[in-house]
Amino acid sequence: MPDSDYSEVRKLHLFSQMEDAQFGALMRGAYVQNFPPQIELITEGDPSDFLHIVVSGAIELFSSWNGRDTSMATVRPVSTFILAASIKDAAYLMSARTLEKSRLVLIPSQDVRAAFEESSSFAKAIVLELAQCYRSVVKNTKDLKLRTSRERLANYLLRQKERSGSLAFDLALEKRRLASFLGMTPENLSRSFKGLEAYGVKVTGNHIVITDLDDLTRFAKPNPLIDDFSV
Amino acid sequence: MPDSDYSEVRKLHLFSQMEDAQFGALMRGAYVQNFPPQIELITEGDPSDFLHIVVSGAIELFSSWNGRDTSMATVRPVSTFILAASIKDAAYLMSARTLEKSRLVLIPSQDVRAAFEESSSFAKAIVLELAQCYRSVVKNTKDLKLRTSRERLANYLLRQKERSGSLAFDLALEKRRLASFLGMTPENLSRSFKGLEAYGVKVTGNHIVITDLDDLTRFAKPNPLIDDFSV
DNA sequence: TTGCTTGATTGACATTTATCAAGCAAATGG
DNA sequence: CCATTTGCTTGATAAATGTCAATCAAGCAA
Repeated sequence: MPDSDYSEVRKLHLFSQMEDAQFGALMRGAYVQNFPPQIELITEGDPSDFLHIVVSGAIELFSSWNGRDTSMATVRPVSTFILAASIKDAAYLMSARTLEKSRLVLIPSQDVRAAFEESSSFAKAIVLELAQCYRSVVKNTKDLKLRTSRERLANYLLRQKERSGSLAFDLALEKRRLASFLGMTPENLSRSFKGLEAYGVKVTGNHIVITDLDDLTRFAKPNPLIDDFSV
Repeated sequence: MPDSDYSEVRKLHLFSQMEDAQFGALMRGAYVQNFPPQIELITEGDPSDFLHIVVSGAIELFSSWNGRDTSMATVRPVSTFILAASIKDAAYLMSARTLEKSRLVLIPSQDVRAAFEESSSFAKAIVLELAQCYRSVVKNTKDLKLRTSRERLANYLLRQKERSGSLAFDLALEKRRLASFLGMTPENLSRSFKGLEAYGVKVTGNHIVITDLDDLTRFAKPNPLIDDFSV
């Protein structure tokens, strides 16, 4: 594995406290691979052979049922995904595809489980990571159940504003994927953007400008127990 | 703490592999308390002072935002709840209230974190528990995003049928709570039940009889990656 | 028993969201 | 450059879901 990948992965919370020997062992069994865009990496229901780490590019996690499908999350570098399935040695609950050309590190799940048995610092890191993931999904459920689609969009925009640190930013996702992630159709997203113009949101293609933050905030009513993914 | 509570708690996956000394220490710092029905035990946003264990009764986890609220889960004996917040030393994401007269064991969160630092068998048990919780919430999200409310109800009934092992069973929840849990209004639940009559569901008060399992299954299209909470 | 409360149901109606079809505009490939 | 594709938007309409008000039924208390 190239040194740059090695050190990028090493910096992740999940691995940063791990003993050198254990981390080295994990990495020796790992594969590094580049994938073109729109490749399905994982199909839900399959056994979880690898813990995945995105080193560059972007991955969409999605799920399907009865001919419908929905975007569950977008994973950006550098992060792991589908840790819970690897640990439990259970089937993947979500499928994954590359959105762009992406570079991944794949660690065999059985190596992850072995390291988890042997390294208590790794086990502790996993606990914190899973607790974080769990809380993120709970927040997402609250977002879905307590808010209308327009409110979800408004709060999504405020979160993106925080991430970018600016009132003007570009959407990180295609609109149709954003629509699916927020649990609505592209048509409805388009109309929701229209509806938010009245609260100071200007949309030009992918570019968003929040012209009246107070007004948008009054409408969106953001709440750290739903919108703050660091807590 | 009474012996019967002690041994009930000891049997939980979370504690069963723990060293005697560590478990004893945890329990020495724990409180046992009885609560009447409809008591709010936890308010979302508060710091997580205790890991809760229901020994008897039933607890509802719920969340609120902007004057609306929604039922997130019902916790029945013997299980823990709000583990992730205790471990992360973060605010509760959900509120909790007793549905019935309930008996709880409360373990100070800092004791839980200390035990997690000291006992690698406890840390491992926590990993498996959190992975399970995470996957349950992901399944719930898929249920919400991929299905209509009537489909969610149909699949809920099939899951209850599995749990009870019989085609006839009683709802474990008041209908208005079930409605909220499934993400719909009581009125809509009532109409959804009506709609399922055509697929062989007979409702008399709290009592459900599935008269045509094949027909209901054809409509509900249950899927282990959404409906099987053991996987 | 009677009256009261609570939860469930029903009907009428409003709102939200999805669907379908058409049009538009930017990006892509010859 | 044009033609084509792709994704986005718009309008018309339909379906799903929520709201409000009234009613009903069961359980509970005086």
